[in-house]
Amino acid sequence: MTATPAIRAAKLRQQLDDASYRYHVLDEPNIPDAEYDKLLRELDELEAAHPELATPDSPTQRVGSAPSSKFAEVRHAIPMLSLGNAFSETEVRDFARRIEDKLKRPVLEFSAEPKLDGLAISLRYENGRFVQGATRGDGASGEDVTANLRTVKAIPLHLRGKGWPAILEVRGEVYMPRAAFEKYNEQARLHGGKVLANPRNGAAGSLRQLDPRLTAQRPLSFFAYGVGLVEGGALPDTHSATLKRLREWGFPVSSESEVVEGAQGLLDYYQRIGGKRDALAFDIDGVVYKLDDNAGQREMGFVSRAPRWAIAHKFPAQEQSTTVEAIEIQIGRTGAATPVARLKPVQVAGVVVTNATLHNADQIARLDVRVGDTVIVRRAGDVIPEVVSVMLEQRPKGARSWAMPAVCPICGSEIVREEGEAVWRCSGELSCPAQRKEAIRHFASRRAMDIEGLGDRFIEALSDLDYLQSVADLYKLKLEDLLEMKRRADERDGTTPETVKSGKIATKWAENLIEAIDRSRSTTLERFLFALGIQHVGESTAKALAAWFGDLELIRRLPWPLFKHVPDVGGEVARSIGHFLDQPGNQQVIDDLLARGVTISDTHPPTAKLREGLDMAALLADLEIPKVTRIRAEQLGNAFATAQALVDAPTHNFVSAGLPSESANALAAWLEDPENAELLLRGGEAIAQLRALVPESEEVVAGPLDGKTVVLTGGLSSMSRDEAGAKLEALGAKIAGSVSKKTSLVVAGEAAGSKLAKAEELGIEIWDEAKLLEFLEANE
DNA sequence: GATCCTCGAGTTCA
DNA sequence: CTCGAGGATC
Repeated sequence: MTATPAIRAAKLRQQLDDASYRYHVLDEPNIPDAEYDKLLRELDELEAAHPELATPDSPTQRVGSAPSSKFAEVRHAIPMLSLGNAFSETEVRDFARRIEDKLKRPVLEFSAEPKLDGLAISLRYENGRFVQGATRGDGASGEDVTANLRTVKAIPLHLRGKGWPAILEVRGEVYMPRAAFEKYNEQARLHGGKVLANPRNGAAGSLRQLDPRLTAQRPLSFFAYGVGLVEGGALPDTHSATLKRLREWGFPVSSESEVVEGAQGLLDYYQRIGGKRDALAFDIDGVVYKLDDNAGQREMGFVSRAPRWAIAHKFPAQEQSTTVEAIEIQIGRTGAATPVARLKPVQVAGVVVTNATLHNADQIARLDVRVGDTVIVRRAGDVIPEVVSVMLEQRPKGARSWAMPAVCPICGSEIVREEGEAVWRCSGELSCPAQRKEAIRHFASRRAMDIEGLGDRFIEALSDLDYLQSVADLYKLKLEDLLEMKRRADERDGTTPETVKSGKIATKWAENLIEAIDRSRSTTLERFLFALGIQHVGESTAKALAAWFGDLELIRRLPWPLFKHVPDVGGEVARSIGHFLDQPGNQQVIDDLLARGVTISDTHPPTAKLREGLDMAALLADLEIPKVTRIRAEQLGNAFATAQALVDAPTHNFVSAGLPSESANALAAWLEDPENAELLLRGGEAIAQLRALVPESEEVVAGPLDGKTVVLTGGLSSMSRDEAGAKLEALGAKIAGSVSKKTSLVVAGEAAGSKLAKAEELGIEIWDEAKLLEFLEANE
C-alpha cells in the first residue's frame, strides 16, 4: 500500500498548497503548524532523495502563497525568505558544523533570539521616514499594509538619532502580547464582538483589516530582527551590532537576544529560553540562530528557500493532530460516566499522549467528535491533554456521531442523567464493579485512610477475585489471602509467578501491604468520614463535620437536617449525607470497619458554636417544609416546644400559632407522611441530645493568623505544600485553593503560575518561601 | 435572583 | 488544572 514517491510527492504538494492557501490567504488555518512543518519536511526529504521530482512550483520552492487581491501588491527588493527548521540537538549541531566546515573556522559566534509567533513584515524607510510596510506574502511580494502598520505604536514613523542609510528596509515580526490578547477577548466577549482564536491569528487578522481604524483598536506590537535593502549608508558588520543599531534608531528589539558561542552555546540558549517560555509576555514557537558576522553569512549563501547561515530551532509542538481510535467511557467513584478518547499515540509537548478526556457528552456533541476523526490535541498551560477541535475535512466516510451508551459497559446497569445535570451516571451504585473499585481506591488514597502500596493493580485483582466486597473487607485480609490471590491472578493472566522463577517464596510485598493496612487502622474522624466516599463530602466538608460534631457515633445517628448547622453544608449536601447513612449496607460497612479494628483517635465533644441553632425553630427551618419560611418556623418553634407536640397538634393549632391557612395546610400535609413525621421526631431527639453534649463555651486559642485566608502556590523546597498548609492552619489560618479578593495572603514558591499573577493583580500580600520560614520560625 | 466563591470530582503521564 | 455546581451573600 506504499505509494510511489511521485504519487506521494504530488499528494503532499496538494495538501501543502491547500493548507498554505488557507493559512496565508484566508487566515483560516485548517491544520496545526506542526502538521504543516511535518508534511513540508517529508516533501523536502522526498525531493532531496529524488531530485527528478522537484518542480519549480513545489511548496518547498517558495515561502507562502499569493497575496489576497484586496491590498496592493508590493515586490520585495530583497526577498523575505523563511528559515530552515531544526527539531533536535543533532540537527542544531549539524547546522553549526556545516558552517564551521565551510568557513574553516572553529568556534563561531551566533546571534540567538526568540522566534515570535506573529506575522513577518518589512518596513521601508526613506530618508528616515516610514514610507511603506508590507507583509511577507509569498516571500517575493506581499501586501501593502502601510496604513495598518502606521497604527502600530511600536513601529517608529521616523527614525531617531542619525547615521541611518537613505533607504532602509527593516524586517521584523508583528505580534499581539498575551496579556493584551486576553484583555481584548475579554472585552470582545463582553460586547459580543468577535473573539480571537489565539495571539498569532489575532495579529494576522488585525493587519489584514481593510479599515485601519479597526487595526488601531487591536493591541499589536512589533520586534525588529533584521534588515532587507540598504542603500546610501552602511550597517555594522555583525548581526548583533545591527540589532543594536536598530534599537538606537527606535525599533523594539527583543531583550532576549544574545550572542552565544558554538553549538553548545546555541543549545544552552534554547534551554534557557525554553525555561522561561511561559513567563514571556508573548508567544514564541522556538528560537532563531543566525551566524553573527555578515561576511560569513555572504559566504554561506542560500539554498533555494532559506539562508544557510540561519536556522529556527522549534520547541516541541503544543498542538498535534492524531486520530481517534475509540471513544470509551470510564465509570468513576460516584458512577459518573466520562467519555475518553483513545488516540493514536502522538508526541505533544514532549510526552506521548494516548488518552484525552472529552469531559462529558455535551462536550462531545459540541465538538462533534467521532471515531475515526482526525483531531487536534493540545497540552495547554497544564499537563492534561484535551481535544481542541476536529478536522472535518479529514473525516472518513460513514463516521457515525457518538452517543452515550444506554447501559454501563462494566455492570450493565442503566446510564441515566439527572434533570439539568451535565453528567450521566451508571445507576449500578455498589453493584457495579467499577464503582466498587473506585470506592476502594478512594478509601485507600493518601488523603483518606492512606494505605500505602494498595495500588490499582491490587485493587483490581482483589476485587475481581472476590476478596473484597466492601472497603471493610480490607481489614479481614490475611497474609495467606494475599499470597493465594497473587497465585490465582498469575494463573489467570498466564504470567510466571516470581516464586517459581526465583525458587523462593516472595512474600515481602504481602507483608508490607498487611502492615500498611494495619497502620491505617488508627485514624482520625475527618479522614474516616472522607474515606467513606459520601457524595458531596470531600476533604473540606469531612473536616468541618469532624470539627463540629466530633464523634462518629453521634454523626451516624444524626437526622440529615442537623448537618445543615455546619458552615458550607446546605440542603443538598446534608441530604446526601443522610441518604448515605440511611442505607443499612453503609451502616453495616461502618460497623464492620470498627469491629475489625479501625479506631478513631480524636473523638471529642461537639463544638460550642453549635449551641446557637439547637432549638425547634432552627430544626423546622432546616426541614425544608413547603410554604414554611424561616419566619414561620420561628413562630411555630415558639408555639410548640417539642417535636412531639407539633406532630400531635391538629391543623387549626397551626393557625392559632400565627400561620396563614395555606402554610398550615401545607404543614399538615407534610406531616401526613410518616417519614416526615419521624424525621421531625428524630430531629427533636437529636437536638435534645446535642444540647446535653455541647459545652457552654470553648476556650478559643488566638493564633497569629486568625481570620486570615491563605493560598499556597508553587513548589516549596523545605517542605511540601500540605505540610506548610497544616502549619499555617495551626496558627489560625484558613487555607484556600484559589485566589480571590477574600484572600489575605499568598505564599508563592518556585514556578508559581496563574495564582501568583492573580494575587499581584488584586494587590494581595505575597510571601516567598524565605518569608514563610521566617514567620513559622517566629511563631512556633 | 444574581453573583461570587469554594469545594468536589475527574483527569494524564513519568 | 478545570469544570460544574452548591452555598453564602447581597
